[in-house]
Amino acid sequence: MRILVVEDEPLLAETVAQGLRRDAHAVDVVHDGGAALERLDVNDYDVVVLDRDLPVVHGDDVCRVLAQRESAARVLMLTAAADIDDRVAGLALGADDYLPKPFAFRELAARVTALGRRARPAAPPVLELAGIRLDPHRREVYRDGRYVPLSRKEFAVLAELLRADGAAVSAEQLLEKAWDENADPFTHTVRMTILKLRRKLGDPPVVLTEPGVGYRLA
Amino acid sequence: MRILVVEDEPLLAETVAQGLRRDAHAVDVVHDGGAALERLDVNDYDVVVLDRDLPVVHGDDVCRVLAQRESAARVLMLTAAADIDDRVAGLALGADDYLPKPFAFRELAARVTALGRRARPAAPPVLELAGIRLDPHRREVYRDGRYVPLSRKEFAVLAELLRADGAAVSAEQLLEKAWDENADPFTHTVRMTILKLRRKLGDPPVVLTEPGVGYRLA
DNA sequence: GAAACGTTGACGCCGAGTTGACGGCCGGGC
DNA sequence: GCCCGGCCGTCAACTCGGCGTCAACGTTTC
Repeated sequence: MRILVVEDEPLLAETVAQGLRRDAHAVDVVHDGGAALERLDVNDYDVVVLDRDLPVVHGDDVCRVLAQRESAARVLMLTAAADIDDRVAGLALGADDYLPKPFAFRELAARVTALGRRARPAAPPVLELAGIRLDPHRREVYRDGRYVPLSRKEFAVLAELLRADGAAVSAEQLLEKAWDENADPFTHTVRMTILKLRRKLGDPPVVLTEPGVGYRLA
Repeated sequence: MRILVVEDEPLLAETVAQGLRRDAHAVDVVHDGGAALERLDVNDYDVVVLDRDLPVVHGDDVCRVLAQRESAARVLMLTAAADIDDRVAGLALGADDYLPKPFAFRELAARVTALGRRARPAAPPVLELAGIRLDPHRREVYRDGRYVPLSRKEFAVLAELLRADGAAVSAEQLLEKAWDENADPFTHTVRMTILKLRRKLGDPPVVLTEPGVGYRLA
């Protein structure tokens, strides 16, 4: 899942980003509202973790712009003041969820996962297809009931394939969703990850190649 | 679907073209407005992806000429400045849709598909005829409920036949719509693609030959 | 500091796309 | 009725880009 963290406090921003990366998400970080809008133009994020009190462009305004664009990205708003008024204000602006500071990181992670599920309408909490069971919350994968330990990248790629629900996903789309913006589109890291995934998932093969198009599950 | 990409930035142009080709479209690329007008004279495009800020002839002028010619080609305008004024100007000139730079590629692909659907009035998102079900978005084909894996060319040709809705389509028309301008009209690539299509689609035959005219579905 | 992980370069294979060749079918001309 | 020629289907061969894989290097993690 591709996530943008917008937070002007550098230490907090990095902490959140690292934690989300550990959950196998691809995370970009910016420190003000202007930069956030730029990134949101270029990349197709699933979730935006948005601090409310931002320099350059206020969090509320970022939220407003997103809502007006009918962006598919879900917004989790972070607010320093934890009172009810702010909560209502945030949701009215188009935020999808709201978390008062300070917060426990697991709380944030859980809400981000939940929002990611809502981005694809009616997606169940546990993805299941072709004998593969993937639990985003526990970060676990089972093949025909057998536990399969996966690395972060492998997990992220498999999760994207499962979200596509059997449709083909191009290497570029996988790069977009499972890698952050530093990824180099001209290399073959995706191929390698697919290779390792196939090995760990065992026989019979479930990750199929659609030549000239991408990969899909079956 | 036949698409013309007009963009003076070479890297961006190629990126867009490649992505659209992966969606089984036939894509030509030119880098200035003059060349665009030449191509539009010669070929029958379904969609034109048109950068606004072009050398030789400005994108606005290309758009004007197209509108005045009552061309069937739909125009997706790309604009650097994302403000409302430009949007209004673009649509007033006859552009059918408008996308501010920078943009995420999937966004562009989605809009191109939507415009292509509008070119044939009232075409549904999923094409279905004679037991063939073709989903352009997922790039999947089913014959009587059975999944049929197709290559890009095969998929493109079948999509054109389905768009014709049972009418005969000549080999020349197929070349025009499913191949880019490098295709050699004196060879028989179309025949070969039809041959493979027939094999993959199985019995009873659905792709019929209308002698002296072309091919049609039934 | 060791082990797991991610990335990169190199290499070989396979299949899609194309092309040339050939043969059957059909219609028209003599 | 016979021959000729165009149209079309099919087979085989070739080319080339995409893809899988091995090995090695740099990086992160515990």
